[in-house]
Amino acid sequence: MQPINLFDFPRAIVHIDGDSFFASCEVAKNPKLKGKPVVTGLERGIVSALSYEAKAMGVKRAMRISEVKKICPEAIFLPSDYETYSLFSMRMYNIVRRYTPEVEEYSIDECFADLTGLRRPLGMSYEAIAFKIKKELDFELGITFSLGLAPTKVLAKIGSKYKKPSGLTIIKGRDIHLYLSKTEVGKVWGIGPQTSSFLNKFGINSALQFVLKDEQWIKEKLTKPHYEIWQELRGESVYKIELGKKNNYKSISKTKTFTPASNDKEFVFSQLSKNVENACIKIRRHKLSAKKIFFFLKTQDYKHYGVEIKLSDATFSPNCILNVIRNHFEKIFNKRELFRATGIILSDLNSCEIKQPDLFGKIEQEEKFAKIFKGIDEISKKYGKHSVFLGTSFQAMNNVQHQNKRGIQSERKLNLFRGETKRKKLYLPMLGEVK
DNA sequence: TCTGGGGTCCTAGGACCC
DNA sequence: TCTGGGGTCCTAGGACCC
Repeated sequence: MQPINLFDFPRAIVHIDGDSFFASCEVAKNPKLKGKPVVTGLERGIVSALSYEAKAMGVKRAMRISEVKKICPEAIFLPSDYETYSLFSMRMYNIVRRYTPEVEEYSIDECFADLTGLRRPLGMSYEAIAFKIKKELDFELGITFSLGLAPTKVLAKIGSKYKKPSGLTIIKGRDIHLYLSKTEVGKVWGIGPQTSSFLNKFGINSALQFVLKDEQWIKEKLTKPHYEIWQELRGESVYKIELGKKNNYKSISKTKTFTPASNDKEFVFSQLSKNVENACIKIRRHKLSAKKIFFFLKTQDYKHYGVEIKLSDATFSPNCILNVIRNHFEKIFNKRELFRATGIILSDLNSCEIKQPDLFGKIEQEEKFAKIFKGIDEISKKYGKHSVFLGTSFQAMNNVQHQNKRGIQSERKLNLFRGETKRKKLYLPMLGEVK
């Protein structure tokens, strides 16, 4: 057992978190919304972000928009505008980079920065630097941020959550225990519901009780990530700031739930087909191709049926993937079950610009598809997403189930709601035979 | 949070090899 | 052939995060 020594190599890590980021961006974009309950996520029908005014009315994340309308009819509902949010996000990173190049772009609304060693060159205390960063962020972006300054990333995360919105919490080495005693163990970054209920069984409820357990116990009962969190909470920095853009995807997925649940085989397959098309649009946008695919069906009672398939050649074309999937789909599908969602995960991703020629002219075929899909991507750019889609996606694109008039009604609602013009959509039969 | 969507990482255990 | 020990690689599935 080692004594806790919090004063070895103290680092100064700051965690910066945008308050109700998406909703705040909307308000910054349109100041008339200031002071109003703003909710984003309209296009999905679920709340993805909400302003503090909306929170005060009892609105919560992931709530259905229809629910929100009941409890807060005056709320303003907006579709997500990721272009704008990413722009604000980049401006946030750049402001922090004025102080240090060691900035980790953790997510669209959060970043970490290492301020260690900046006191002398800047002639300021760490607190003063953090305060100045906050002031510039708040002022220049018109959004408030919450900051935590601490010796480690996990503690800095606790700090930024400690006082919200618009807080700046400084956790000094000697005060760590004060903050940990007021933090539930399950609220610690990296400790989820499974681990926290396990810890509760041993009488560990606060982060302080967790930290006071001895090293041996932690190593025996828990896994490596939890041991690292334990160290970080004691003030020993083990997580480094990760530099560089987070552009290298390891997987790309598309999932969609539909209501009502269905046992119409072609309808369910068309849902899957649509997801495959969307996933492929995304991997093409990132100039990638996939060698491994996993697709799944979710039943109404939340059972999962999934199949993983390794392809002999990497691809970015939906028809190729759908051809491979079709047989497996037939095996998994069962008319006696009602399905509520389908999904596709593409992985083993590689840049699709590097090609190895092979014996069977498959590369040649891929190139043909490359041309076709390049054309399709162009058309979509000009005339809107899904101006062209595969025949197998037809039902999903039009939200029609066989002999289901309500489905057709909801299609009209959907078009109205998106303000679409009555543009003719072109759909392609399976492209398999294209020469 | 009774279940929306998009990700990452870790671990145990099997397959295979020497 | 059923008996040692050890290493690597892969996969399935769990847990967690925003």
